[in-house]
Amino acid sequence: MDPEYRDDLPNSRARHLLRVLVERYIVDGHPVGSRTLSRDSRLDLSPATIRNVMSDLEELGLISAPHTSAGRVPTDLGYRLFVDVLIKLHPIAKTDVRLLQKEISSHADDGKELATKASNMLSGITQLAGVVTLPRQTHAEFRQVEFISLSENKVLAVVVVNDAEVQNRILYLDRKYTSDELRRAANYLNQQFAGKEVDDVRLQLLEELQQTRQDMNQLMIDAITLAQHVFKEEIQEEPSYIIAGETNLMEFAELSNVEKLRALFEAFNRQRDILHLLDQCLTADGVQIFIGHESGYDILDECSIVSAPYTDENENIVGVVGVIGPTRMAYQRVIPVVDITAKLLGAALKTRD
Amino acid sequence: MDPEYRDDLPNSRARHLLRVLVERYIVDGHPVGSRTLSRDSRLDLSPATIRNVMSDLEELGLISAPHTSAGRVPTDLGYRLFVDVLIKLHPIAKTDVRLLQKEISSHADDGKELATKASNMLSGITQLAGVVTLPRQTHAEFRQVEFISLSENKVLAVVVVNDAEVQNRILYLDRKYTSDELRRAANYLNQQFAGKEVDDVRLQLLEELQQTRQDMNQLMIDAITLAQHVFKEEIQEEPSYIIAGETNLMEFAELSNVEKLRALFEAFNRQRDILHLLDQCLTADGVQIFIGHESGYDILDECSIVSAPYTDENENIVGVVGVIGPTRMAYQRVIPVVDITAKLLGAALKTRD
DNA sequence: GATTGGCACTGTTGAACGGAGAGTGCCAGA
DNA sequence: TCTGGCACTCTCCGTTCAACAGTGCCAATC
Repeated sequence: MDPEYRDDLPNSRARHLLRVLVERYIVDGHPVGSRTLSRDSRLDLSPATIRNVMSDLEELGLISAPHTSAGRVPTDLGYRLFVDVLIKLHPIAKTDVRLLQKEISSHADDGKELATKASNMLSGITQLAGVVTLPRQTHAEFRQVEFISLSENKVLAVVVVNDAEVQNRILYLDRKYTSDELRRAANYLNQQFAGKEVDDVRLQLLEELQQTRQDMNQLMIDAITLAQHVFKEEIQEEPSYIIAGETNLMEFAELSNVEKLRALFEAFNRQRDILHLLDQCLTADGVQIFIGHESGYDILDECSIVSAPYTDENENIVGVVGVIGPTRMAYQRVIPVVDITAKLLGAALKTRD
Repeated sequence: MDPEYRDDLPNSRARHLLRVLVERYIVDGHPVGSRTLSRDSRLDLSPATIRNVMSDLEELGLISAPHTSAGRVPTDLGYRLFVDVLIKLHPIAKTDVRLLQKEISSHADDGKELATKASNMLSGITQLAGVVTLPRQTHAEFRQVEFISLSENKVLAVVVVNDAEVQNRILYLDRKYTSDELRRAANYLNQQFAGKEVDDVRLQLLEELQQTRQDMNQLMIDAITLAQHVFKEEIQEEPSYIIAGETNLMEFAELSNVEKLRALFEAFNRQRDILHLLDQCLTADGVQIFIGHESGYDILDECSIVSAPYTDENENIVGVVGVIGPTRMAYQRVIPVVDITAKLLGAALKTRD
């Protein structure tokens, strides 16, 4: 939380030059030399002077030279200083905002669909890979359960949660239940638990199981036995984030190493690491950025992640939107896009019925 | 169906040499010259003789030289002749068979899960990309429907098809139905249609709608109105095939062209083209192979597809398993693997309860 | 007539070389 | 503190050259 560069913040001229250097490097990807920087900076300084400043910046670990006689490129730390204090964010193109609004606010019913759209939009606008985690259920209000007998000992439980979210679960039971038993058990459970938080339901079930069964009639025993199966544990969603436009990453020279690309794509498929990383963004408040090694994952060495959490109707953080691209990405453009996407996605979640 | 090479099938010596050439090229990827071929063929012929034969084979369009003074590589047509008549299939390693059996026969309940496993196994064993289409529902027997009231005009319909397959559908209706109305409508439909094919149900519903409504009571009207919504059209499955191990393809030199790889990966994401191609394999009987241009898709120029259909308990073809890789793949090994995977997957579908 | 060795020819590959260009560090002077 | 000058160091790119692999053709042989 106390970045290294704090110890020895460069003076304002050096900062200005660092900013110009980073901006320049972001657009054309070549190491930038003193001559170019002298021209770009509009400071009326000779290349020789610039060289001295660059030497200082290198000393501070903010830029580095790929080899003796090339220009300089920003280090991870240099990018960090850039995004933290130097950056001048670009306002988003009107057309992009409209596009985002149109896509994300339409079809506002399904969380997964919304996340997919957001991810696609991000990848399309930034030309990087978009990542959006599925909205987490913070409060899950149990509404209704129905049991449908499938065969001998197999019963389908349909659980309605939060108005419109439905989960199916097949229960394998130790004896056959008549459809009448099933109907009555469902009725009992619906009367008893409708409107409560799923977590509370689970707790209460445990309690009832602890109690002596003496004062229970068969109906209650049936109902609780069935409910136990239903609420055993959270149903596992398969893919927990939506990635779009991974192929955009193939364009970037810095990732052209096939071995590297392959590792990256495999990481996307494996989900685990990326998800863990995104989880860390859940706590942050606004846009959060991991640059290069900061992520802690070797595969993402030369990648940055720009992310922002989004919230549900109660302002609880329920997920993260973001993009993954090479460290040399257009942060000025990407950051506002990620920011607004998170906000639009949040808004869409709030207004869905 | 009458390949061009039929016109002028090379004699047995030439065939033998073609086979050796293809086999050799498959293993090390370098164009093979007369000297190498002379050694490999065990025919006790001098390179000069071999050269004459190779010249003939080139004339026939079965092999070609990348440039004047390199060896020869098989053309698409050459591969075709190879897989059609020259190939000597390698028996599958015992360990691989066991692996396949173990993976595919366990957890035999869900079609999607089975397809995923098969795809993963294929990609793992062949080191290529595995593709498996989801098992198509040929006969869908309606078993049961339940309605659950969600809010004002929103009703959740749960349809059980074929024993264990469950589909949820949210109906937006023009008036509120009481839970009693819903229960009775469900009962009516279950009595009326349980055990029938979904297609028949749809037809019969249409018929009943045609009839004058005079002799209908309110119950029937309700039931049929609801059922109309439920059976309006097939519920669309999202991804219709499972691809695994795409990243394996990055290894191959012939696909190292980043632009090409990108196009290929995008085709996988787009699904459409690949799916259309796989559909063509549904009609074939055994293993079917598309080599290079034969697929008709430019993106798959330098790729081959080896596929085999798999069947359900009534021996109806319900899907396709296959692999996608560079034309230079080890057909001898891949073909039997695809073949047996299709059979095991079919067997697994038959024995699931 | 099929097969073979010999030979000239052709294209690829990789290493070595050299000049042009870009950029740096350092120094002395304003 | 800033600047111009200068020597130095890399990279990049085109050229050249030799080694190599393979071909096609031809005349000799079985």
